[in-house]
Amino acid sequence: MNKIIFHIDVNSAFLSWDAVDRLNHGEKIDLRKIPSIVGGNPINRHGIVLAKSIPAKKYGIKTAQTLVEAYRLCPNLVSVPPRYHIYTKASRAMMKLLREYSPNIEIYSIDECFLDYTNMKKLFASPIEAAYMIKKRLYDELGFTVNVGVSSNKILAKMASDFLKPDRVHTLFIDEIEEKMWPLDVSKLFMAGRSSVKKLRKYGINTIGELAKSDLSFLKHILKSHGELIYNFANGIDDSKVGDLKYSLIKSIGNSTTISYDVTSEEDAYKYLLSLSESVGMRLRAVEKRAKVVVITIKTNEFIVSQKQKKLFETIVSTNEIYREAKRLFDLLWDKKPIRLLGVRVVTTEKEPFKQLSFFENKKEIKLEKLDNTLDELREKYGKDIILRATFLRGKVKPITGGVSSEDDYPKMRSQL
DNA sequence: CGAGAGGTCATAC
DNA sequence: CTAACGGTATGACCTCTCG
Repeated sequence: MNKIIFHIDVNSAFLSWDAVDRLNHGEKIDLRKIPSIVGGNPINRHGIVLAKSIPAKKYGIKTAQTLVEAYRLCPNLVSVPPRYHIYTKASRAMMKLLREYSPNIEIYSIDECFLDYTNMKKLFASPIEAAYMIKKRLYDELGFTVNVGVSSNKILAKMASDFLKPDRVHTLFIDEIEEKMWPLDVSKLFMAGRSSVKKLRKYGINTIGELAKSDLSFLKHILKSHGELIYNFANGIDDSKVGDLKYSLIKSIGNSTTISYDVTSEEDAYKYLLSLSESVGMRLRAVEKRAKVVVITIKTNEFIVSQKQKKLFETIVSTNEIYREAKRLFDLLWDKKPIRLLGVRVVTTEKEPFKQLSFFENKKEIKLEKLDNTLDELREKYGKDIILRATFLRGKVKPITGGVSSEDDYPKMRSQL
């Protein structure tokens, strides 16, 4: 039985949402109509483009470019700082509206989702009518435009929503693949990234059509299993289901931050590790999981990234335990080169249904967990700034490190939406 | 030789 | 008037080690 799948994608999400909020607060200028971006702060070395308006795009400005490059391309560019709270709210409102059209929704990122319309055909309008209705309602009620891709599976719906923007509905059914998708450059294909594309071009594969018609065993030879994946995608083959639980389980939680200066002292590095451990720990506890592996990342001022990880003998959950492991790994990994970025990540495990008894379970650990739970509750109730560890009383390091992401981002924030 | 640990790479948004 | 390069998650795969 043929399915009907929608992929809904907000046009210039962060920028649109920021623009709408500004208009709602009486601002006269619509950021969407001028060359503008949502951008980080270069002073903190976070200076990249997170989202761009369509006029800005016409200057050649691209997501993830540095602000310096962006200004070079368009000297009168307007840049506004990101406001994640607003984007999260807008996203929630969108997903809520979309749920009226089908209970089967997969939130893919903060501004994108898949919707299985298959069983709704009889209840509501035809798929195309429904797609236009969704688009119109989002604009009328929430003030921003989206692209809707309509097809019989997820990959094709996703490819379709990427066609001409903004404010469009596109179909890409099986019989349209040859005409609409195969002429496109191979880099436009979902999952064909820089490295794969480079290899494909080397062998004269430049369009999606050429990829679709090339030899599968050869692709597997040069790209391993990824070759088969993109071969299938190029042929419109994808049997994954909307909202497949496989993809919604949280497998790891991490935090990393580019620091506004190069860290050269152990003391400073430790403070950042504690701050990162705190935010990771809070999130870990919020989803009621425990950690079985701790990973740390160091990026040097020369952009060289290295990681070190340790599988733990016992699962852990408190900030202090995460910090302890992070610090240990740091001491093993750090070669004293100036540090630009530090990261802490934990691989999660399901919380044990009942308390596991162990030789090593001691009063101190239970105390730590109690302390963390109390801190989490206080912060939940009164805000993150209500309490902080004494280490952070003086100095420039924030007690909790928050994430910064681009509009295309937020894979793991799904659960919060 | 197979399993597990650790490390790197690629990809997405 | 123009500012120097993000953050998070996942999976594949390679290598090493150990029994």
